[in-house]
Amino acid sequence: MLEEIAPTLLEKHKPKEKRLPPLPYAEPGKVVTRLPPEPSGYMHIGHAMSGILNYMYAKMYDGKLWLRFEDTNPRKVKLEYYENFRKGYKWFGIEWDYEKCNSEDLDLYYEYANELIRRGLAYVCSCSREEMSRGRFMMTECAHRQQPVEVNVSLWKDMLSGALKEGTAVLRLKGDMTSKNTVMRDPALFRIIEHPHPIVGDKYRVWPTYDIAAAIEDAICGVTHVLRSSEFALRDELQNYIRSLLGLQNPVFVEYSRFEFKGTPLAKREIRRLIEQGIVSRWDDPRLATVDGIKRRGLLPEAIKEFTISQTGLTYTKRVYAWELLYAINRRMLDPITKRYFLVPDPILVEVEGAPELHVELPYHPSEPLGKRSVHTGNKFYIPRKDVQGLKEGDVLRLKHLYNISIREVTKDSVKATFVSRDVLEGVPIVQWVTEDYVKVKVLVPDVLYQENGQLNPDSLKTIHAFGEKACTEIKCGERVQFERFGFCIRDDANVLDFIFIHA
RNA sequence: GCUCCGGUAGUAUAGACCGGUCAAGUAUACCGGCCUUUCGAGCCGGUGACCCGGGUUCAAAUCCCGGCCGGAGCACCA
Repeated sequence: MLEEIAPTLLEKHKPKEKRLPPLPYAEPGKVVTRLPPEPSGYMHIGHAMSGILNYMYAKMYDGKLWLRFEDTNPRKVKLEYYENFRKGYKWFGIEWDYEKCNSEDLDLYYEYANELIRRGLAYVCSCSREEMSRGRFMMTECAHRQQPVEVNVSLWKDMLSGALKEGTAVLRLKGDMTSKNTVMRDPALFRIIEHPHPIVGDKYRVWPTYDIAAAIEDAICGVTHVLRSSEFALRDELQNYIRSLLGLQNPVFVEYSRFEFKGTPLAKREIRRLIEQGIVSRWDDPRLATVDGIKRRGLLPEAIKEFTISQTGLTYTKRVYAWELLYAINRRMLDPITKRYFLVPDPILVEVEGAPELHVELPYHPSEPLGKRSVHTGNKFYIPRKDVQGLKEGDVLRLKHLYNISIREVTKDSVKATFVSRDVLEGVPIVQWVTEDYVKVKVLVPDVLYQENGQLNPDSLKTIHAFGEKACTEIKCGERVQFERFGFCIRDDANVLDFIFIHA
């Protein structure tokens, strides 16, 4: 009907579908993207958002997605982190088609290394780190660059056999020492690391650096589009160059600036420091933007997904997101699915004269069929202290879903009131309440760790002690609820009634 | 310091490649109203931005130059 009369009006009110901008040079059915985590720390929201982008694009073009662990530095990589990433991606609903670890492919990397050496495109360099760095800076070649191929072949064997020790030699690419792009100035391709690897153990001692490993892997995995943050932008030229030497195909690069959130550290080192200093408890502290942290915090993976698609752009512009943008989406998603409960912070006793004894059924949601709980009421209640502050004798208040009371007297520790009527009165303030049959509830209220000025926020985690209605004990650990006139919270503990505040 | 990259409302973005339809769209925040037995959600309306200065052009948010500000890289980390 409306379609016929005013199709444009209908169109206007239809919620716009949030879409990702098209991927350059993408052909349906042929796109391959990848998730390339380094399993050297816990997954955080930045990894997640990047992962969502790679996943959404693969899906959008009916393509494929790789999960590929970039684990070529045995000194940094730890087994527990592999699983942390897998679990994290799954939590966000990211499904991948293939999975591998770069550490599986060392023999393959060696074959390519041999080829580069034999063709005179790479050389073993025994300069110290300082010499190498200076040469790069000065754009000067070192003597090793001119070594005959046979010498390089033999030194490479010494690297592999253990005749050369860690730190004494690396395999370098013959790049361009005068390039404006510093990464092109004969970068290290392989180095010796005498440290067991969590997956392949002591089998190898010569490990590829990021650029050669990524260059080869992206090609042999058939990756068509590399979506990554802009700190890698300078590597495009190098990785493409390596692939051109090896006869491998280049992907399309789409780069964007890092995802950051206001007042929230994401760098592994910084988070580790905060834990060591006891400023935050663990990696899953609700103030942290690790996946474990935001999960405990009660944020929905779908909200982060929508946020990534709708509020994010593939731009180089430096941006720092305000948490409020994410909360708004989270709140909208939570609203129809969370049960409402009464929680009374800073409670004050209210004695109601003439109170009828009642058995009432209170709905768990104002509009959704989420069920009811029944409550027995007498003449004693607790309500938030701030709701009686400033009230005078004769002021009327409504206990939500119950009845109206008239204030007789407010003292420091209690309120005396009189029953008025059960019907809803226009313009009467409505408050939540609990009976004497309350349960004690603790709510942790997380805030940003850093203030605007860069200083630590002294109130980054507040604790609120409150009285909850009896039914709070039915809330399951991990369940999200809305405490009316207080905010959305998630139960954090299966045994005690500890909650974490999500947002208002 | 050097090399690259970027600067649209308080915040995040669309538009910029292919200059006019952009007296700049959207989300969020804020303000006002409606609805509601929550200060939640929803609905309606409103305030609010093209970093600065030159240049090219009939016409510049969009192209060019300079300045200012911001970011990234300059590892045997990824």
